[in-house]
Amino acid sequence: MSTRKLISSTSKKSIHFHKIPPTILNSLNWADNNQTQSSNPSLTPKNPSILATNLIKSYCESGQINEARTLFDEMPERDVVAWTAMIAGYTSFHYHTHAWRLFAEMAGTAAVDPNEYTVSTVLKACRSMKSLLYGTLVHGLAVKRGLEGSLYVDNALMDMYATCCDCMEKAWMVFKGIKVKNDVSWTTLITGYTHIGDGYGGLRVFRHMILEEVKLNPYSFSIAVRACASTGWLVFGKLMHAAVTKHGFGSNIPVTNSILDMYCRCGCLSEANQYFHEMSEKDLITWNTLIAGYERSDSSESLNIFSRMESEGFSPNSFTFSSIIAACANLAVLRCGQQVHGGIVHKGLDRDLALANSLIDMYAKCGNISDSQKIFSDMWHRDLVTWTSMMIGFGSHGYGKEAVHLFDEMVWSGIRPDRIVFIAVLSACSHAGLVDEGLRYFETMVGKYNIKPNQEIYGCVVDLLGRAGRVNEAYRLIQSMPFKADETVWGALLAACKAHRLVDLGKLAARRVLDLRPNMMGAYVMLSNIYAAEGKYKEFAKIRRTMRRMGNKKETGKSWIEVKNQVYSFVVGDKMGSHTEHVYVVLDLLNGNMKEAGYVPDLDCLVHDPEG
DNA sequence: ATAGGGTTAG
Repeated sequence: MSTRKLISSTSKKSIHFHKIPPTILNSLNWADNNQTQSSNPSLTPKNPSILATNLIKSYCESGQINEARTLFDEMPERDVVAWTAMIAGYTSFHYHTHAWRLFAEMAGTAAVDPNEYTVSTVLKACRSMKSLLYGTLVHGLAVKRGLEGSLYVDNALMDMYATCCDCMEKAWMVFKGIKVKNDVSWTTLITGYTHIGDGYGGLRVFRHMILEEVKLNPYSFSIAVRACASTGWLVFGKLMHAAVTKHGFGSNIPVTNSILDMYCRCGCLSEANQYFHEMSEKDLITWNTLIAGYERSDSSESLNIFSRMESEGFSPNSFTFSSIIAACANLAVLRCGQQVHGGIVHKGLDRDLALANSLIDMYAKCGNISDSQKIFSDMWHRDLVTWTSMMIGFGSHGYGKEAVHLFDEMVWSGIRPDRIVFIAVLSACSHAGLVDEGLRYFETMVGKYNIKPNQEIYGCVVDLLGRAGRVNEAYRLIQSMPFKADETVWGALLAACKAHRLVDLGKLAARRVLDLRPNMMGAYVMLSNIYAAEGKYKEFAKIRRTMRRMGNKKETGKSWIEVKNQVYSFVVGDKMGSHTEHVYVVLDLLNGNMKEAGYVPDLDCLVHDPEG
C-alpha cells in the first residue's frame, strides 16, 4: 500500500487527522520534497520528513502501530527524530523487543546517531525486558556519545538499573553522578528501593529529599506511601497519610490509591474499608487495590467486593482477574474459578502471562491438575512463575517425578532458577521419596546458582531426609546450619521423629518448637503422643492440661467443600444438617478402599487426641 | 518534530 493511499484510507478512523488540513496531506510527496506547491504556504512544512514523523506519532497514539511502521519504512530519508518516534511508538505499545530491534538496526546500520531522546526511550524498553545486558550496552553507548549528563538519560539509566539488577548499587552510582537532580531523579530512586522490597531504604531517600528541600508532588507522595506499605509499619503509614492531607494531595487518585494499599498491606482491613468509603473519587485501580488487599486475608470478602464493583459499572481488567483467581484458589472453589476463567477468555485476556500463571495455580489448588497442565502446555511464552506454579501443582498432587522433570526442562529452556522454584522442586522430591535427587538439587542450588539456603529451604531438606527415615542426617543438617533453625525446621524434624518413632530426638525437637512458638498445637499433640508411647503418663497428663488451657483460645479448624455451586463448611463433630448420612456413606466406602489397599491407620493420633 | 517517575502474580 502506498503512503498516500494509506493516509487517505486510515485518516477517517483517526481523530488526530481531522485537524490536519488536506492541503498538507497532499503535499506529502517524497519525489519533490523541497518544492511542494500549496495555496497556503504557511501550512506547508519545509521538510516533509517532519510531517511524516508527526504522522508516525499520531498513528501510534491512535493505536495503528503497523500503519506507523509502514509509513516509517516508506520514508526515503529518516533522521534521528523519525527513528526515535518509531522506537517510542513500540515501547508505548509494550512491543519492547520490536523497539530494541529497531534501535539495534539504527545503531548498527543507519547513518544516524542516537541522541538523548533515543537513548532514554530505548532504556525504557531494556527496563521492561529486564535486560541488564542490553541496558548496560546502551549505557556504554551513552557514555561514548557524551549523553550522560542529560537528566532524561540519567534518570532512565537509574530506572533501568533499579529494575534490571536486584541491587541498588548501580542506580546509586548514577544518582550520585547527577549534578542537578530533579524530582524525577528522586522518585525514581525511591521506586527502585520499594521495587526490591526495601521500604526503609525508600523512606531514607524520601527523608533526604525533604532535607534537600525538593518540591514534593503527588508522585513523590504516592511512592513514599508505597515505601511505608513495604515496611508494614502502620505508624509510618499514618504519618504519611497526615502529610498527604497537609500538602493538599488528599484527593489525588493515585495518591489515595496508594494510601488504601498501605492500609491493606499493614493488615488494617477495617481502616482500609473505611478509607475506601471516604474516598470521593474511585477508579478501577481503587477497586483492584481493595480486592487484592482482601484476597490476602479474607478471600470470600474479596469476591463480594468484586461483584459490588461490577454492579457499580466497573469492568475488570487483568489485575482484577489476577486477584479474583487467587481468591478462588485460596477458597478452592472450582466452579467459581471456572466462571472467572470464562470471563477472562471472553475479555480476550487469556494470553496474559500473569493470568495464565494464576489459572495454573488455581486449578491445581482446586484439585484439577489436568486443567493446570492443559493451560501450561498451551502457553507459548512461559516465565519462572509459570514453571514454579506448575511444579508446585504437580508436587502437591504427588507427582514428584513430573515436577522434577519440569525443573530440568525449565533450566534447559534457559530460565535461571531462584529460591522459590527450589522450594517447589525440593518439596516435590520430598513427597515423592526422591531423596537423592532432592539432595542433588540442594547442592546445585548452593554450588551452581549461588543461592543461600534460608529457613524454608532447610525445612524442605530436613523434611526430605526425615520422611525417608534419615532422621539423624536431618538433625546433623540442622546442627550445621549457619543460623538458628526456626520452628518450621524443628517442626519438620519433629514430624519425622513421630513417623519413625524416635522418642528422644522427638522430645528435643518438640521442646525447640515450643520454645519458639508456645501455642503450636501440633507440637503438643506429638509430644504428648511420645510421652504416652513411653508410658510416662505424668508428663502426658501435664501436656494435656496445658493443651486444654490453650484450647479455648485456639480457633477451631474448619474444612469446606464445594458441591454444585454451593460451599459447605464444617468443623470437628459437625452434624452438617441433612447431609451427615451421605458423608458417612462416603467415609465408609473410603475406609473400605483403604483397607483393601493395605493401609493401616495410625491410631496413635486418635487415641491420644485431646478431645477424644 | 522525538524522551521521564505512582497500583499487580509462584
